Amino acid sequence: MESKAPVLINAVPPYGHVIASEKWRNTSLIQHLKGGGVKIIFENELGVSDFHLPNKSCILYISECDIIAGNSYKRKLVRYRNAGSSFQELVLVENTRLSEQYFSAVQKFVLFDLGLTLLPVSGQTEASQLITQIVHGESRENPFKRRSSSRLLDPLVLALVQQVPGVGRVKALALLQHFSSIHQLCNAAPAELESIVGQAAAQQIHSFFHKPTTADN
DNA sequence: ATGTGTCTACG
DNA sequence: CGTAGACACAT
Repeated sequence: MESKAPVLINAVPPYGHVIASEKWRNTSLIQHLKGGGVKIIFENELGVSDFHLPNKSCILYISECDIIAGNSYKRKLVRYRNAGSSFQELVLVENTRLSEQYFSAVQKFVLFDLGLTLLPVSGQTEASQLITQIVHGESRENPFKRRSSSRLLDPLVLALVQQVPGVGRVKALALLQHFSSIHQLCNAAPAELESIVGQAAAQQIHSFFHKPTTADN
């Protein structure tokens, strides 16, 4: 399956602008962006991604509806990742009262299985603030446009690793110092894990990753 | 922040 | 094999 619009998929918006997929027209997120002084260019051939940002990052937005409705967001994520754009691929995920029970499963999938960078937001308003900040370059130290998917020193990854049974603060830190990517951690041989966290935890970690299904429904 | 049970490392 | 300390996890 060849993509039919490769040029647009790699389109970089001018400074101060965001390229948004048509379907976002008349949403509160767009209204907030305009309110924040961000110019919007609508485009219907963006591919799977929802937004393109001037700093060569793109965004896929997973709403609480996507999450609750179930499985289709995973397909979207996979296509997003396989699009193989030259952009820094970000994933914004709504973490709300309704979606919070599924949030860690989404986290697990996005980070561990796909190796993408996940940014939790409470809703479209917070998402718009985040995007505005990136567009205006207000934060010098953007954890995103760096290579935060491989530099996994961010607190989110640390928290996620600690969700693995038998892994707490100390072992999570030790693991992240030893492995330079999430995938290395997932595919690590039990023996290698054992040298870091000991035998019992190593077995638990290995089980956690090479377990029945990656999807816990 | 503290307590309790479990694991790791070492004598 | 038994103990002391480190650790995860719940309170």
